Amino acid sequence: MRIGDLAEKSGLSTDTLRYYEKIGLLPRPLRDGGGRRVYDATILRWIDFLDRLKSTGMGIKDRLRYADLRTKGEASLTERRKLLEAHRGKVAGDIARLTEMLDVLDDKIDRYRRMEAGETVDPAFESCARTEHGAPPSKEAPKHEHRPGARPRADAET
Amino acid sequence: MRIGDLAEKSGLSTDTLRYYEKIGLLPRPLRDGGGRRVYDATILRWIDFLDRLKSTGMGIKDRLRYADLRTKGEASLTERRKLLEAHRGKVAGDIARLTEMLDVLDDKIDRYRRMEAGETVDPAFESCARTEHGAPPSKEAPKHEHRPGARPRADAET
DNA sequence: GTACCGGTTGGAGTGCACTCCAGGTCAAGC
DNA sequence: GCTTGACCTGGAGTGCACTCCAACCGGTAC
Repeated sequence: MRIGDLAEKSGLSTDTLRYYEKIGLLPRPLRDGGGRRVYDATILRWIDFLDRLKSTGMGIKDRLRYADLRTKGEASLTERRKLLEAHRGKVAGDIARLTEMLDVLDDKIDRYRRMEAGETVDPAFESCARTEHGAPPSKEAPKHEHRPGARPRADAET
Repeated sequence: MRIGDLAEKSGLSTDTLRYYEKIGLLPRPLRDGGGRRVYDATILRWIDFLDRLKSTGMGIKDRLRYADLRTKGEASLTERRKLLEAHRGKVAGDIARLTEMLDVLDDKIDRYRRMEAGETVDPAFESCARTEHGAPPSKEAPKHEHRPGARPRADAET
């Protein structure tokens, strides 16, 4: 299989495949007589998994780290597991956040719909509120921290 | 409230707040005698919602579009709703993808753990394979079914 | 034998979303 | 009056993840 075929099968562009090889995400393939890359179909499994990691929010650095560990064989099992466990945690958190947002959106969409129908709708009461002013942001920006205790608050963001 | 206070309360940096104002995500605030921005606390609702949109994967362009519609008042209700509905679809899709990944990860983590314990584990047989784009949404993957030799897709990505 | 297609390389360019900086103003505290 | 610290502006710089490009090469079809 040459790079064009792999591109088609994997859904990545040839440029991206070469880029991934350059940074080390993909192993260096064999070359044919004319110096062209020749791939084994098994590479598709790996590309698929990489793609999954990416599409669930793992950045290139961590994917690179995982790829690097993978080349080290059995010795890296524990580290690889830990990396995946960390990612699992992130994914679970993302699911929680997204699920919460689904409610917020449904609420808001519903209110919009009622307003479009001419109904008088009380000021948005959900959704946009996250931090209750009591919790001090504690200086260090708690980046993507999610507060499960967030309560709805009167809201003027229509 | 001045920009420093708002930064602390919103979790955004003053630079980011000014940047958001520059591109139009935030309305231009009033200024005090010395030309400094003075904010009303209600802006926090809006920032919170923007932040939620962002953290659920809405890019700056769409947030900008929404912000722009918002300034147009009632006339833009329908368009705003459509935008949110589109985002809702995206969020629902993301949840599905992430949830699927959770299974993949659990499977893989489990196998790693067994391998670490010295168990002989059959070649990774799951996970990395996605529905090859030959079989469309045959989605119902046999989730937690332990298949001792089902598909011809033995996989070397350990 | 030449047109064409698909491949090769290194390097430059893109879009997003900030983040940082220089050089300045303003208000309050000592 | 002077220092300090928060704030102002415009613009440059950063990191990620590609994406595009020029210039070239090798194999096949006509």
